Amino acid sequence: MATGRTHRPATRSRGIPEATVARLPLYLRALTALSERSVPTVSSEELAAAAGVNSAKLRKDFSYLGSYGTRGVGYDVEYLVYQISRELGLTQDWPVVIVGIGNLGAALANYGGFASRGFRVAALIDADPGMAGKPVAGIPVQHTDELEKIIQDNGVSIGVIATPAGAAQQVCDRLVAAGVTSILNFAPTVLNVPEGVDVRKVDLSIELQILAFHEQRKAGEEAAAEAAVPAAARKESTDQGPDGDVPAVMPA
Amino acid sequence: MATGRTHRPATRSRGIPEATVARLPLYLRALTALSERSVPTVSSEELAAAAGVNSAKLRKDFSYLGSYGTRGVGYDVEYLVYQISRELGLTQDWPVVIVGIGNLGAALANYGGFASRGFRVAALIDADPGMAGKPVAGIPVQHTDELEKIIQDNGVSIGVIATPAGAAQQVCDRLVAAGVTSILNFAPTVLNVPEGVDVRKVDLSIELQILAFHEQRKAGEEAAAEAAVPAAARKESTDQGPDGDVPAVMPA
DNA sequence: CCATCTTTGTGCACGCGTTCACAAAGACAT
DNA sequence: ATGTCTTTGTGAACGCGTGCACAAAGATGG
Repeated sequence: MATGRTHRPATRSRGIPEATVARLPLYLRALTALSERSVPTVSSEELAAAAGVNSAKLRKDFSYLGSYGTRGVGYDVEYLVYQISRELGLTQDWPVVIVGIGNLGAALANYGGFASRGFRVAALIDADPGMAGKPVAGIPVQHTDELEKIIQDNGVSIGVIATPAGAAQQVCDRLVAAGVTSILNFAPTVLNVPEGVDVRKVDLSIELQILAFHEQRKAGEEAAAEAAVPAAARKESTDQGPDGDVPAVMPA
Repeated sequence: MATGRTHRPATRSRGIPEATVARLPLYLRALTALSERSVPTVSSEELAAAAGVNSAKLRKDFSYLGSYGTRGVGYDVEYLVYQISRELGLTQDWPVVIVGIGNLGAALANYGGFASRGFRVAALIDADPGMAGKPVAGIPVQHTDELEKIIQDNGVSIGVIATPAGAAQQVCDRLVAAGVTSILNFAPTVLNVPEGVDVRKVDLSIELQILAFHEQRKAGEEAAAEAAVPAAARKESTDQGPDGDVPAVMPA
């Protein structure tokens, strides 16, 4: 789900596939764990297992970065950690603002994974004047009025939106206008952004719905397969009684 | 197309592509909004715009569900809402347990998007005995010891893991052993599950790293493109001075 | 009843991502 | 040195997802 690829078709080695980029953080995490255990080298097979991917895929992914392995031995853990970090841009400091300090926003502010990888919470912003000044995760919340100034003063290019859905687009527009070019959106809305701005969305509700789909499919197959031998564990979850929200509309 | 179903061997849910399933919740959300505004019908073009996708893609997605549109008119909003809800399994009630009631777990418990679509928080579970009984989002937290009993008593098949990374696999194992077959994982770890169990992961850190990659790439292209005309807005974020964490390991 | 207009449903082609399978590269022992 | 053994790096085939472009289907108006 990359952005519009209207630019040049990646002339040279700079053509790292999006799918590969999405896996690099996974490798990095596994490698960091190995590094902390002072493991000097690792084979593609081992690392792939740790990252939960296919070893051939991992090797191909690494091949996009360069030939960093040694045949017959594997990959140097420390060196690979550095290469991936550099490729992901984690060797530099990324100031981040979080907008919308509700339950989720506060949780994000407290999340340790931020600081661990070059991401620094530059500011917490909320529209509620009552929140202003109140410290969350050791950082005083600032009012939305300050948004533009904060972004410009801190050179922020990454913004996190954790507001209610209704406010998300408006916040997004202001972030973009102030210079933010990457947005992580937790609000359940489709954000409209101009060319050149990246948006990634995290939507809890969608994830659950996808799980429900597969869950239903599993239940259906199971029921069809063992129609005469129902699972003993089943209590009363399969009853269609509480189907309160029935169609109310008939097919044409 | 007009010649009945001889075309597709798997008439039912069998043939719905994963990519399509992932978009159905998006369509559903847009349709629900239209429904609340009492809009009777919608064209693929309009709906696609609202959902942020290509209209041809949307039509193809819907074609997997069946021919629910009317040529020359569009799609009946209410009817489509029902069809997608049913396909996703949202016409039934899905009890969910959340394990790990820290900042994130509490935020999830308070998240309104849960209840809105057939998902019901059946229980909040935490390993800290001090949390037991304490109400979060109106639901008393229960101790991990109760996990198996809760799952069986409520017929829970979907579990949400919001524990620290170190505890995630253990919690996962217990959930699966107790009968959970779908897991939404917020812990930054690769979960190992047996065949037949679905896992979806939401990883804030990974999302940020992916954004950082693109951000870095954008900065690089920009710098290369206007090497002689640096953007005036740039403060001092591009200096490579603070590259404190240098390799420490050299390439072989 | 026919003509026209709108919008769906889909055949087709293309590109990306995944996986297999293997030759090449290097380590290591003799 | 030479041979063997391990593991990487990648060519090639395949499958999935996307988007175009258009014919068919139905609405609508005369």
